[in-house]
Amino acid sequence: MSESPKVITRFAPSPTGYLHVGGARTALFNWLLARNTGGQYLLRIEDTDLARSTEDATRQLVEDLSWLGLKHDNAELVYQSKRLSIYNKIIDELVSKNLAYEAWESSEELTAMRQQAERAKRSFIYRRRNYSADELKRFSDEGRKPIIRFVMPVKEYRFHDVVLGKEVAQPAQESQDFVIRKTDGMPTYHFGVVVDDAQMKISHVLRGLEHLKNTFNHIALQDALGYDRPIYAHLSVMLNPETGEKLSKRDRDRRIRKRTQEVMRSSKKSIDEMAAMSQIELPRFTDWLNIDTQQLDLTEQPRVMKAVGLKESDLPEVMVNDFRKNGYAPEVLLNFLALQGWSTGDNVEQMSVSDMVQRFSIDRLNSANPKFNRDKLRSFSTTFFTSCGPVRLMAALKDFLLANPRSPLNRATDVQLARVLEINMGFHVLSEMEEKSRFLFIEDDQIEYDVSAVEKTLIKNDKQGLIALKTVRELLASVENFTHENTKAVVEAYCVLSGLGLGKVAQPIRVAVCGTTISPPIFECIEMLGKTRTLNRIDRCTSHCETV
RNA sequence: GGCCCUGUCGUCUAGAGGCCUAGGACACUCCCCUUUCACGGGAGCGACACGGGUUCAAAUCCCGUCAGGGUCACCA
Repeated sequence: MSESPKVITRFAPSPTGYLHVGGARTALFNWLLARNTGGQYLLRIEDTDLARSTEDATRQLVEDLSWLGLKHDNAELVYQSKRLSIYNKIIDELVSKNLAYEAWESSEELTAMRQQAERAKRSFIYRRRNYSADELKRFSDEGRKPIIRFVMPVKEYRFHDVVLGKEVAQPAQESQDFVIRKTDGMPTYHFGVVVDDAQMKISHVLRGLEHLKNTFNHIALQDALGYDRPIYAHLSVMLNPETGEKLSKRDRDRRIRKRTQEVMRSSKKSIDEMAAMSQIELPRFTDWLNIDTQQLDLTEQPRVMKAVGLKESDLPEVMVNDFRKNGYAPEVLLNFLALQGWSTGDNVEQMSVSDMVQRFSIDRLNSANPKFNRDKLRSFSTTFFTSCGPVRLMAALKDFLLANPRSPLNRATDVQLARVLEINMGFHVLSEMEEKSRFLFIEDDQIEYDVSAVEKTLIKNDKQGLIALKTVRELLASVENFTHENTKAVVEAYCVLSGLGLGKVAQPIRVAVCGTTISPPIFECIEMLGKTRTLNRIDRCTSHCETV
C-alpha cells in the first residue's frame, strides 16, 4: 500500500490525418513524464467518429509519432472502435441502474432547442424529460434511434489542475445530461475516455486546455462508475503568431491566399487568369479565395503555389510532417516544442532528448498560451546541425530525401552527399541547403539563369563580369588537377594580375555554374562538378549572355 | 453573449514579497570575419497591461478595468 503508484500516461488522438504540432507537444509531455518517472506511456486511438476516422489516417499518425521517436509502451495499439462490447456493457448497466437513459430528440430538434435558448438569452442545458407512450410509438414508427444520456448529478464539480496549480470548479447549474452513446452505437468521446483511462490505469492525464470543461463531465462519470480520478494537467494551447488564434492547418491556406491576392494586385491579374494559371475551375477558385474556411486539396495546392511563386518551405509548418519535409530533425522539433509551455528554470534551453527526460517536471508547466514563433526553432536547428556530427547529419539528410523523393539530391552518391553537407555547414534546415545545392545534381542544360543575377554580375558595366568570366574560363581549362585549392590559386593569381577583387571574378563563375548569386563556396562546388561540366556550364552561360 | 482561463522585452521564458538597476534565448540594429548566401565573434536596443489597495518593502498578495485565449455537438 505504501509504495507510490506507477505513473502511466497516454496520448489519445483521433485519427484524422497527419499529426498536428499541438498534438505532438501533448504526446511529448506525456512521454517525458513517463520516461522521467520510470512509468509507462501508452497510445490509444480514439476512432469513434466513423465518418472521419480512417486506417490511412491512423497509419500517418503512427508514422509521425515514430518519426519523432515517441515510442509507446503498449505492444498492441488500443483502438476504441474495437472495444464496443466493453462500452456497451457498462452503458447498459448504467441504464438499468437508472443512471443513464434513452433520449429521442433528433439532432435537428436539438439545434432548434439550442437556437431558441440563444434567442431567449438563456444557456441551453439538457436535462431528462419524460416521453409519453404516444411519442415513443411515433419515434419508433419514424425509425428513430435513441441516444443514451448520462444522468449528471446536479452539483458543483471541482478538481485540481496541475498546470493551473489550483482547483477549478463548475457551478451546479451547469450540470447537464450529456450524451454517452450515439445513434450509430458508438460511445462519445466523454464515455470512451473515462472508461479507457480507468481500465488502462492512467495516473496522469496531460491534454489540451480545450478539454478543461470536459473534465467536469468526466469526473461525474468516474464518480458514477466508481473509478479513481487521475491527476489532471491541462496544457496551454499554441497560438498562431500572426492571428493570435489556435494554430491550425488552415494557416497554410491563409498564407497561399494572401500571396495570391498580392500577386493579383501587383500584376493586375484577374481572378479568371489566376484560376486558369492554377488549373482550377473558376467557381471553386473564387470560393477558396473568398472564404477563409475553404481549403485547397492535395492536388490543387501545388498548382496554386506554383502559379503565385510559393515554395513548400515558404508555408508555415503546422503538421509534424511539414517539419519533416522542410528538413528539421525530430529531436530539434521536440526540444522546441518542449519549450512551448515548459521550461527548465535555469537558463538551459537547447537540450538533447535525454536531457529533457532527465529535467522534465510536471510542475514547471506553464498556463499562458504561447505564440508559436518558428524563428527560434530555426536557430535551434542551425546549432543542432552544426554540432551533431557527420553520422547524425547524414541520417537526417537521408530521411529528408526520403520525405522529398523528387529532390535531385536523391541522385547523389553517399560520398557526394557527405561533401555537400560539409561545404554547406552553417545551414539552418535541410531544405535550405538542398535548394542551395540542387544545381550540382541536375543536367548542365537544366540550369536556369536568374535574370537579375545575370544582369548584375555579368552584363552590367560594359560586360566586365562576362569578360572576366571568359578569361577565367581559359585559366580553369588549363588546370590539370581540378581541386578547389588549384582552381582557387589560379583565380586568385588572376585577381592579383588584373587588380580585380575576388568577388568580381567569383560571382560571374557562380552565376555561370548555378544560375544564381547564391551557392555554397564556389571552388568546392566546381570541384564537385568537375572540369568538363564546369567549363560546359560556363560556355553555355556565355552564349546565353550573348543573346541577352 | 454565458461560463472558465491567462496577462514580464517583438517572441519563448526566468522570477514563490526584499537577492531585480528584472536574468537568459530567439528576433532586430551596428561592428568584425568573408568570393555569394550562411556560420562564427563582439557590442547594442528592448518588458513587469492599466488603476487602486495591503505592506517598512510588490513583477510577486488582494480588488477593479482593459486586453487576449478556451469552451458552449449524436467531433474528439
